[in-house]
Amino acid sequence: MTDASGLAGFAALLADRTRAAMCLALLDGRAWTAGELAAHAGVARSTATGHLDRLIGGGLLTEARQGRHRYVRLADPGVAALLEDITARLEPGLPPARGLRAATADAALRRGRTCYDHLAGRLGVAVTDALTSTGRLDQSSGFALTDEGLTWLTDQLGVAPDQLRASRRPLARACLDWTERRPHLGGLAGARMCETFLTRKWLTRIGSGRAVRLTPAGRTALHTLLNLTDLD
Amino acid sequence: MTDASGLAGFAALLADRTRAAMCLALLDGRAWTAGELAAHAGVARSTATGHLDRLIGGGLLTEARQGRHRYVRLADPGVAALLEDITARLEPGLPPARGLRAATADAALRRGRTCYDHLAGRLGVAVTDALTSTGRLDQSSGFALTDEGLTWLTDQLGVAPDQLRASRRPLARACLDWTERRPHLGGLAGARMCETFLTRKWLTRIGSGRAVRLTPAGRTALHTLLNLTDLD
DNA sequence: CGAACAGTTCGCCGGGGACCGAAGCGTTGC
DNA sequence: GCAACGCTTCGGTCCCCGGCGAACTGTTCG
Repeated sequence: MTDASGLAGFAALLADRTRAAMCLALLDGRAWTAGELAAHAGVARSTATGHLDRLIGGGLLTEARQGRHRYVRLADPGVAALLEDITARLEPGLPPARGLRAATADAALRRGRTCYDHLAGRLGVAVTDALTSTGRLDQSSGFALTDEGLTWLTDQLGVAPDQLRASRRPLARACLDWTERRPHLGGLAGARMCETFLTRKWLTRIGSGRAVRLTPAGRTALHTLLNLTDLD
Repeated sequence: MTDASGLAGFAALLADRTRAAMCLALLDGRAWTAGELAAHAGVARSTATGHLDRLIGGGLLTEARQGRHRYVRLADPGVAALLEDITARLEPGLPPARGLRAATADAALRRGRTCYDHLAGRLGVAVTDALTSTGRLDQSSGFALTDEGLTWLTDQLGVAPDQLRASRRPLARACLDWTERRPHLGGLAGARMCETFLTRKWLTRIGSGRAVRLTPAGRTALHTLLNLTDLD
């Protein structure tokens, strides 16, 4: 017989209103920061820290630390499925599937999302790879924009040169993607590029979150500018 | 968004070691009495009462009161499936399916089980119907064994006549089955009949519980004695 | 009727855990 | 360098809830 303590301990993870709210929020498949979850659940950040520790320790969530941020997401699609199974029992069954099915949301997120302020996910990695293979980004010694890269940003994308002025923030920075496990372009250039993609409606945000979707126009533009194809 | 309180409240039902032990015990598909569950979980009966109230109120269990007993079982196969999904997450996944899959156990239980000391479930109802259609049981005015019924018990089944002596316990009694929702034969005659079936190895108990299974010999015997067929 | 038994109600106790605010730490950005 | 920011650690408070036993209700059985 399965240990009753194990079941009870697992259930206890969800048996708190705050932790439940956090898990339900994460059901959208996105990674949230600890502060966002605290605000969403309506508790102090210090309280959220403890809850996240428990949820991660219990295997429901995983974390990815980047800088001063603590990104948290559901540990695996199985957790999402379990949560949806439970919530499906709670509602009289009216809506068959609420919002994005987690696997779908997860895939959408893997495809494309913003990381802080630049492009990440499979899309971000693909763009980074294309920039590299076309000689606009040099990954041989860290991450560095080449002269061609700078020209491309200003002339092709129309980024104002003073928007790329050197500052404390590096122009190009490698940011490790936690789903693709490969670096993508961060830093000032990554932010400006992402900004441009959004304002030109090459990308649209899915819902209120970090997930983004390539528009038909965006698909065409990336094919023209970077010879990128096969973007889902 | 689904209400976090709802999820938390539901999870809280399982977030207690005692309640978890009760639910896991009930995963065998059988109905247990409150006292049995209290002993199994190692708590006082008064404590068990409160837990069962909560589990029933939360929709995880259903109860069927009979006399001084409170029979409790999982509310529906969905609950069993949910419990198995959760426990499957907890164990590293070694055994693919632990014991009887709940749906199977549920079906086995529906097919045949003992109710207190007599035969119930689909099998009990089928036997009762057969006794009625062959003129051995009269359901027109309550439940009463006919003379043919008495003779059948003593001559065909070999029940000693003094084992059927009138006492405070009625000879034949209608007992409402809570899965089939139809009456089956209880009372002294029901108990003696069930006893005989078991000693003659027409029935065997499945595991340590109340579920019973018809043996090949039993199938043959019931076909001969009552013209009963199709007992899966 | 009275004894045995299953279950419930009630009052009480003790511990775990959810919460906050203040202080501290490391990162980011000017 | 300093300020802002995200997060964590630490003490302290409060309350919920699981546990028990004793007394009570209702059923079974001789």
